[in-house]
Amino acid sequence: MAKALREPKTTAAQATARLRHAGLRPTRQRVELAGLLFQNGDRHVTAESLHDEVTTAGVKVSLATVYNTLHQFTEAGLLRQVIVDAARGYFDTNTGDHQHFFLEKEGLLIDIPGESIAVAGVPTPPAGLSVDRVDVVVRVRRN
Amino acid sequence: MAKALREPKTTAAQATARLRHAGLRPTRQRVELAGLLFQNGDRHVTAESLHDEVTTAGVKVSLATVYNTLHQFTEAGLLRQVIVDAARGYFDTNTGDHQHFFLEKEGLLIDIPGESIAVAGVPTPPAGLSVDRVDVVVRVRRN
DNA sequence: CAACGAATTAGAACGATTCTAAAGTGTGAG
DNA sequence: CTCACACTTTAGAATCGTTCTAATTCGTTG
Ligand SMILES: [Mn+2]
Ligand SMILES: [Mn+2]
Ligand SMILES: [Zn+2]
Ligand SMILES: [Zn+2]
Repeated sequence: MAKALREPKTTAAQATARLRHAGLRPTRQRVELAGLLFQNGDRHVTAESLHDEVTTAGVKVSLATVYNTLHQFTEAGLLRQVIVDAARGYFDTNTGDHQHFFLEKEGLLIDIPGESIAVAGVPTPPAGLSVDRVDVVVRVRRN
Repeated sequence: MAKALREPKTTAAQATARLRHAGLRPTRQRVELAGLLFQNGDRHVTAESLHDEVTTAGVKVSLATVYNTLHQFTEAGLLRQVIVDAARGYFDTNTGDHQHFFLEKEGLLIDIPGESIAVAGVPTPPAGLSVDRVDVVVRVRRN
């Protein structure tokens, strides 16, 4: 019972600790969003999908704050952006080295572990340029 | 001199032939745009960059027509789209198998020949999905 | 040289994202 | 514990790339 009482607090406490550690004030909105983003495994969200989710959960957060928060989390290294669609930006809670399957039709991203994929033969970039990262997007469709 | 006189016509004639071959009516606008796109080597354009270019060349074409034309050329297999930036769509006159360096800061795309790059270890997609294409984007920055 | 369907266009509309500026909130100095 | 103040949130406007609409213009074919 002590446990049952403590559990709801745990997610918020973890989120708060994570925010403090990242140098971000643990506001009500940021704690809620961090809770949704980080409490269960890796996730891929858009600003709108996360806003819908937090709203559905009964928490009032403006869309502008969702955008602000996603960008702040990204700057803080808690998220990374994934560019797969010209019309919509995705944010990824998995900041490690990995790649993606992308199901265009449904806007669905699926992780591919970084170790499993190898890109060979990338030429030396033109003079004056250096490689920042190599992104692989495996575009898939339903059979 | 016969040659000098014939040259300006050649580009338009080639563009017209290309359009007819693709089943597209060779309108003044499409001939102009095809001329700019296909007369010299491979190119990467955005709707806006191509519109600026055609406008600067003194030809009056609306931005809507540039969009329409880019999409029609893409459907006809004369162009392909490249997704590297969440805010802007690129079109590529190189429709063959190849990948890209992308210089985010300047919106510059540079081709990497398809044969030079190999992506190994792409897992079998989740059940019910099949691979459509594999895109590699090497993001680079100025030193 | 019509006549007709196809193409172009200006401008409105749209969807995603960013900005503005005003009101609200977390926090640390006292 | 309080409160001042910087930081944050917010509604709504603005912006940006792109698409749509509906009216005009043009290319083709008979
Ligand atoms: Mn957009
Ligand atoms: Mn866009
Ligand atoms: Zn991922
Ligand atoms: Zn290319």
